[in-house]
Amino acid sequence: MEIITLKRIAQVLGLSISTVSRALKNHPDISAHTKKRVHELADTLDYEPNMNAISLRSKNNKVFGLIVPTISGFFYDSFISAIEQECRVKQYALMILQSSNDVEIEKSNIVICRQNRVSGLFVCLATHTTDFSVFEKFKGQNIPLVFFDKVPEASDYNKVCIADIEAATLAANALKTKNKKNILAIFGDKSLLISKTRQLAFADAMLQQTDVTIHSEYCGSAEAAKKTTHAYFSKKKKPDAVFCMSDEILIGVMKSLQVLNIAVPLQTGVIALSDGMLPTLYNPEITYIETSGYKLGKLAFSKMINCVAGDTSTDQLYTTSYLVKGGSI
Amino acid sequence: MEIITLKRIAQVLGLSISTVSRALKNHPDISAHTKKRVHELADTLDYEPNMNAISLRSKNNKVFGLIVPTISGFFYDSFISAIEQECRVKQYALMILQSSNDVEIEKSNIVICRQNRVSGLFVCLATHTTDFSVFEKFKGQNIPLVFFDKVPEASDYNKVCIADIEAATLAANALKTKNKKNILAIFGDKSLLISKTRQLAFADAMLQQTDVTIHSEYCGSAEAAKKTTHAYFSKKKKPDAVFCMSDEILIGVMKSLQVLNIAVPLQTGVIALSDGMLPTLYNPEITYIETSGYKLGKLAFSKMINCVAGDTSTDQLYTTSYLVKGGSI
DNA sequence: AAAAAAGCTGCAATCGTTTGCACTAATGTT
DNA sequence: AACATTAGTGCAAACGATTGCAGCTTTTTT
Repeated sequence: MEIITLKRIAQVLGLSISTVSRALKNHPDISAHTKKRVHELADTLDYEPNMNAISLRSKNNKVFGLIVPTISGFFYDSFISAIEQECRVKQYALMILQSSNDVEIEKSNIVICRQNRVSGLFVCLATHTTDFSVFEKFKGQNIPLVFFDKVPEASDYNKVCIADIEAATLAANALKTKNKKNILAIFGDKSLLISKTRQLAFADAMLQQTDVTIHSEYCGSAEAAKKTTHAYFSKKKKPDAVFCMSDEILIGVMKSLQVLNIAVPLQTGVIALSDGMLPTLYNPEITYIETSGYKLGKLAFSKMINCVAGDTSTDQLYTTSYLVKGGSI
Repeated sequence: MEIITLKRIAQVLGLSISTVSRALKNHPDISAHTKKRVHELADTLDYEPNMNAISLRSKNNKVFGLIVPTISGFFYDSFISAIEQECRVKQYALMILQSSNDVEIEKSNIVICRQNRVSGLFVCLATHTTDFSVFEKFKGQNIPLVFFDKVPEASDYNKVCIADIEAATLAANALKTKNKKNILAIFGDKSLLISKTRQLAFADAMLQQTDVTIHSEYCGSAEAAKKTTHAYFSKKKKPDAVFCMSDEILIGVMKSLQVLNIAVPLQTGVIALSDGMLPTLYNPEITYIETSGYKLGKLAFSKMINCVAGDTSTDQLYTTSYLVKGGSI
């Protein structure tokens, strides 16, 4: 089957390519009669404009790039889902790449995005990214860059984040209300800003009460969280509550509590920051602070759209969180 | 910051664009000396070839499209993850679109893929897709098409699927081994081929034993599965096992059993077809037949790569499944 | 009736890259 | 010394779409 181009339509109708092009765009120069003929033929032949040609000519590729450590999981998939929805509405295509949390792969993914001349890039950094020179290149060429979740510390980048401080504080307050005194608090990889921020905020809110003990631990995986939990609950003096910074940690914690047969909330309370899907699977459902990837995606996209529309400010935006009561504390 | 093109490099070195192009590709016509000069300058200026121009010129866009009902979930996200990994290895970019299981959105997504001149398309159909004319167009233009998971019934398409019959049979055999006699079997949306196939295979394998009762139900969501389970376990004669066709159904079933406080596996057994993540969250872990989205992705990609390399056969491929023992039956 | 304006349409350059062909200069062959 | 070969390079067209400008009719103005 032949691929239909403007040239072909022009041939059939005995018009020039430029006339056909203008007719399809309803340019005022073209007569109504010609427009009608062109539109009708384009419809019957099912003309599909070649985006490569359009992008090349206009230097404006309607494609956004998105780099994420991994697509699967409870948070990123919903983030991506949100971005994709918005993209379709705004007629953008989305190019998704996984870094597998590997700095080298991340770099090569960025090259792919650059070569494809994306109009903007969403990035969730790998844990150990230190070289930001690639990103400077985007800035130099005014290609909007929106970091999310795992973001650089420097202030001259757009960043959209969960309101870490607010969320951690909400969790701390919920635990204080229930009068918890001996808390195991598990955070993500220690080198991540997000872990540090949440730890500080949580400890800060919690320690406004003087007689509270917090055991802060950092775990890079569900498995690590499981082991850590196991260690604490094997002691004679067991924590009376566990705080989980993320879904991944919640998985490890719950697994360990189940194995040790520790009743929630009777023997220990559990609270997590979560996208919301996972906590409802347990019984009782886990009380959590909603940290929605979906909402974050919508927020990131709106910033991106502003940027391509000319907004040159760089700012740090936050989604708001709230407490969802389960029966786990 | 200026965008570097072949033209620019040619200017700087006093060469023609064609020489620069050939030098970068190590064309034998070009002298070693010139090649060295070109490569060095390209490196220092960080030349990044414009994929739009290359695609336009070569009519070969190194991009695959992927259409899926939803990115988030336990199955598709791991499928996508596998595809993305392979794409990077083979230097393809991936354009991901969600249909939200809506036929109209699916259609518009396909248009986006066509306009972007993707080199191949992975499709998981929406539940109610009936119009296949768009897909015929791909075939007419020799653009490879690989359906996965939810595939058309017609035989002249490439399809990669979970080995539904094998998987359902494995589950049935596991239940027979445990001597289950009164089984609630919950499948997905009734209009899906996948539901029908699994139901038939399951019933078939199960009913080789004469004294078994199977209650087959079709549920389009976790919520529906929860309600159905609730209904069956509110009766005086409760099922002694539940078969779940998918993760989504497992969620609903487990929720209901938890609420009704029915002990697994003491009061009823549970077995599921699953990607493997979800079953391990419960306690005891759920026994399941592994139906891996990741594996399916690898399989789909290998067929796709064969197709772009010239393979014109259309065939239906299956991943193999196996039993993973938890403690739920 | 001549000049100006308006209405349509086409020419040709452009975006960045690739590639068949032609060209020049140097080397090899007789 | 005349000719053929080879190495190295450049010209120009092509991919498909857009757009400033020029050109040609037709209509309006004076």
